[in-house]
Amino acid sequence: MDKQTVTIYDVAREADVSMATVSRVVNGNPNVKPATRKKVLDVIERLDYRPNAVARGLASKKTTTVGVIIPDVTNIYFSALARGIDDIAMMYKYNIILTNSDENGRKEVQVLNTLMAKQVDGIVFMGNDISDEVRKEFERAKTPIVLAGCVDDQDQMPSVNIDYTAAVEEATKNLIDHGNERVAFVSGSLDFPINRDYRLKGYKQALKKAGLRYDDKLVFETDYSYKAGQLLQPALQSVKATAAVIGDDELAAGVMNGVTDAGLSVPDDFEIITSNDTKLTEMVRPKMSSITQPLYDIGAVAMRLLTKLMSNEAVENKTVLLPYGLMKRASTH
Amino acid sequence: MDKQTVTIYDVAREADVSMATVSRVVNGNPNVKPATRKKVLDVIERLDYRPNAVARGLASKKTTTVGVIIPDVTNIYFSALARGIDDIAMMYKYNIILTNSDENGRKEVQVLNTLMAKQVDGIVFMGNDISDEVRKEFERAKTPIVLAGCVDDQDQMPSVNIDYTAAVEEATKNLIDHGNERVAFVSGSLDFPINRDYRLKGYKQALKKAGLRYDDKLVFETDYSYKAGQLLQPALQSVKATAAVIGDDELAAGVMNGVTDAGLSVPDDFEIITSNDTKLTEMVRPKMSSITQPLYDIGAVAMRLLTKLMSNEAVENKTVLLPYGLMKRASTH
DNA sequence: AATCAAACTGAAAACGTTTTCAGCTTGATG
DNA sequence: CATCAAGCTGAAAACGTTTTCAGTTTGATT
Repeated sequence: MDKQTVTIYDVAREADVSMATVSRVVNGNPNVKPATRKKVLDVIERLDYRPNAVARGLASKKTTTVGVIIPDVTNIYFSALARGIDDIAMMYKYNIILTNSDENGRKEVQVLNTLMAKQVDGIVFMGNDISDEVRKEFERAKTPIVLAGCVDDQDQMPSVNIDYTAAVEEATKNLIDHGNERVAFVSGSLDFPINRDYRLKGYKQALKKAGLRYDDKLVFETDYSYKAGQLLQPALQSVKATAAVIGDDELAAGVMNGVTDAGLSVPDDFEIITSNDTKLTEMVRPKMSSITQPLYDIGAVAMRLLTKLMSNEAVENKTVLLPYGLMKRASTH
Repeated sequence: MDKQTVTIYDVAREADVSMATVSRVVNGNPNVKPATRKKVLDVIERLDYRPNAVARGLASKKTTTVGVIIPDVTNIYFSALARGIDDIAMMYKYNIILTNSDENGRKEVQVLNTLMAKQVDGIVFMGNDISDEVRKEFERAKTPIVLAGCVDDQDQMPSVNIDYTAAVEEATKNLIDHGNERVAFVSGSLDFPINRDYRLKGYKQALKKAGLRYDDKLVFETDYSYKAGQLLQPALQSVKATAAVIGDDELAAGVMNGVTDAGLSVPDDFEIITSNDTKLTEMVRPKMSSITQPLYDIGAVAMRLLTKLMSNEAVENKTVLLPYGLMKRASTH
């Protein structure tokens, strides 16, 4: 039934050498006489031999596979990161085991365990929050882990990010400078440090520097979905907000459409700055102004960092901050 | 340096049983006396033993890992499929090795080889085209493969799809019924059977039944990108098209914004029906009418089919067609 | 011709499981 | 009490590589 597979042993026999030599040829070890190498290569070709990566992994304790934990591939923000990760991984001959976590702590822990069991050489973790249980798994892991687009408030894990605080502060300031005195802050759960400790902090700093009072009625905590944004319009209006800094592009698109569907004009009646500069910002009308982040690069740099960690290379800086910007489009003046 | 890992052998020694017994306990084999089981379980707990999946894979010839080849995770259409695949995979205790192919035949072949080398138990393939080289790899593979959202014009491979021909015919008919006599057909490369042999065929059938002449000036072949769509407007206008059936949502969003940015009104001056019903259709303004496809389900069903193939279960139907629909939104009358 | 280092090669021991097969216990049955 | 099947267990052989270590060639040098 099963196509019988040809093993290194078959090649050795046919080529009249030892398996050690075949192994050397396959792995490009230079200690093989050219004539022998050719002989082996010919047999490999003839028998169509393919090394078994599982056996290889067992013997060498390297799987050339890394785990990637992502909240949801379907989210355009994370898929951009994932693409960066995969491209660099491929460049370094790694493959990626990708799993969706839905930011669910239990699932994250379980997935981490599976990945460790599968002996991945490293892990890239994405998610807004690192629960205590997850952190515990990180600590017991013998494998390098880096965070991508995800902040470690305890500053223990290697990570690749932008300076969220500064970015949000700048965005908020921009809105204030346009004359908005009531700027809303719309984000995902404030249980997430990235929102509570970084973004919100930037928002408050901007208010303070502008001499505006912080009003927690202007802070909206919701989930990162288009629908959630759309439903926010009445609330926004009731607190007399005239602008918003929003933590996610889909969410922002929802808010914007909610606002315009209610008959208001963006940006004349309501200005919006979103956070992730995904291609969605260009697809909606009006196009959304946004904090710009090098999404692909965050993933790519995270993976590159991981390769260094995996090969025990010295790493100058465990947490790298990539540059952000502010892109003015049609949702602000 | 390395945290020394605890093996099945350590557990066996501590629990004073053989490794065989430990293995049985770990794998839930019923042939173990409850008392023994408990003893072993306690030791496992105490030593924090985790079975090594690589060794397991070598011994059992099963890796509980499947390969997924995707053109681009960043594409919202494919990521929806991927999500369905991953969820079902997880449900059946499989993990997923995800790789982006960019529809590049060389890359596809290379990735297939890596996946086989890693001894995946099965493969889900997505892509618009199956090149001869790829088909050859499929044939030599000893592992089950199923296509998701991707058509096999030679009808050899198991696949999960919708009836693209009928769907496009219905969409085109809808546009014609609204009085459009010059309906454009905008798709990706016509080298892809899915476009050339399925979608275009549906388009032609609709024309024919309506007594309209087929005009190849109305057929636009481009790549599946937002940008490409946006740039299409002048060409569309020059052939006097008043409506379009479009093969991809991002592409459609581009076309629509190109048209409206040129000062025309959708749907009054130009009607649009797109193909994939991704959430993007609801985010743009006007919202886009679309052929509806159960994207998540296509992925999910494909994965479910694969699990059956992997466990040699009987499969009634190697190619499954899921139902499609037509969702009227604001880009058509 | 002898010597020696460098280049090459092979035997065999890992790597950590699963699985087969034979054997040992049990407890019930006649 | 003998017998037998069912239940439980262990020894050892896979699984297909990499890697170590000890050798054997080879070719240049004296």
